[in-house]
Amino acid sequence: MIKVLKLNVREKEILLRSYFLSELPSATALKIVDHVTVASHEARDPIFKQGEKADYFYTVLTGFVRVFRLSKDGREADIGIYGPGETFAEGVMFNGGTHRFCAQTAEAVTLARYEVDKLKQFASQDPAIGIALMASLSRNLDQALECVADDRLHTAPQRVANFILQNCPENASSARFRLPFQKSLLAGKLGLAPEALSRAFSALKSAGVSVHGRIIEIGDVNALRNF
Amino acid sequence: MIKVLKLNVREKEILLRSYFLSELPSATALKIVDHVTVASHEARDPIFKQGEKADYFYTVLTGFVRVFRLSKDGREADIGIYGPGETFAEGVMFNGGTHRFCAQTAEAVTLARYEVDKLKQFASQDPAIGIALMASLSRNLDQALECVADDRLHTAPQRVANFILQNCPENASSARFRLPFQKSLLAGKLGLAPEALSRAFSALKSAGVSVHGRIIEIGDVNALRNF
DNA sequence: TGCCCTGTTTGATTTCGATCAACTCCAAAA
DNA sequence: TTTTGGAGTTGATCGAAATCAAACAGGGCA
Repeated sequence: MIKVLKLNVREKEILLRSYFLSELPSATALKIVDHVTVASHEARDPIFKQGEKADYFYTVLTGFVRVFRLSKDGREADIGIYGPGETFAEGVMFNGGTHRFCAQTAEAVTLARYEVDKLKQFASQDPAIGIALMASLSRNLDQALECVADDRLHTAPQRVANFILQNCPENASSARFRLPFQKSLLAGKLGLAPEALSRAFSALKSAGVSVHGRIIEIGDVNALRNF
Repeated sequence: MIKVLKLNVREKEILLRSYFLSELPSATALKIVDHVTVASHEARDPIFKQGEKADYFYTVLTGFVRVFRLSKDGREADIGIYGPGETFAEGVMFNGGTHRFCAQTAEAVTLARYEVDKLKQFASQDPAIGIALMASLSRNLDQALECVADDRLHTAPQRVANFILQNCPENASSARFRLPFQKSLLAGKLGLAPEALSRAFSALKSAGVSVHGRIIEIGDVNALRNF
């Protein structure tokens, strides 16, 4: 793992456009950015482990991060995949300062790190910062609840269909996009074994979905909606 | 549904001890309490429905509330059960003002209602209020993530065992407690059909758990931990 | 060009929990 | 006391996805 002390210009741009900081007036955002450190990780690097003391929370600058629970018997369950502009582990600011989950890079990743103590201090001085943090927490909370509901209500092909639809532009009748990460990562995100994801894609052929490597083509978006 | 305009003394006590308000200095908490309204609901009353405009979020004073997603084909998936002192739907302060889920009372319930606009205003003036809200969001986020992980890693009997353990005092070798709500509600909370919960309880007999109505007795807490 | 290595797919089997149906239990009402 | 209805249990069956195993594809590299 290599740490970079200063943000470069491009990274600063990404960060200012992230869900968290974009909520803030630019002067405030810049003040926070001044205290950010950058960490660059290799693929498959651990970022933190459950049980560890939590000194930072993070916004992804480039690449994808996998957050998961490790069970006693060594199995892993993903609870979230985070990409550029997304913030994760902000929860540690309020849960006793210990990570409850593990995080690992899926590929080469650069992260912006916020010091928990520093941000607490900022938040106690400027209400806007607290509000931006709340917006981020709230976003992640909604996603988590959505995930529980999706897991409990839908079959594997339906969940895959949902995921595909989230990546289609509204009001398009057909669409095509490229998966931003490995299929095995998507499988984990959807709570599936890789084999089940593969079979789900096959099942969606009948709904006009074709897959070539990471390219996904949707013939009839509306047909997919009521799969 | 009957609305009560003023909190009585006992309700005020409960509210001040809730997870949300107990984070605040008492002067601040009292100021917020002044703006709270109380709603009392019959059993099975809808509190709000997904898609509705969200004017309030809530803290439970007495009783239990079920929050769930309603699917297109009419099935329901619980995403949380909230009891006295717990706050739900705070997410609506930041997600566009629309409820993403349904909420319904499980029994007769009294709720404290916070007006979203009012609370936003308070939070923008006093950083401590934002921080208390964040603590509440963070608590609910952790619970949701925990739930995803639990669903994905554990079988029905294991999830039931986890639930039971959460209701046992630490360091006790044996324990006994009373379910605070119907078994069918617990089943939903754990993402199970009622039949599956029943069978899970039977499976736990071999681990020293016996169930009589709502009374649950655990012979050997440690045995249950590595079930 | 051929050979790994890794990620993905396909096939066969098993397991878990949903579903449907019948039955028990109990408490409240008549 | 009997009746009735809801909650919970038990049994039988079915289906979805995990698991295990093997084949397959494609990119990087010798």
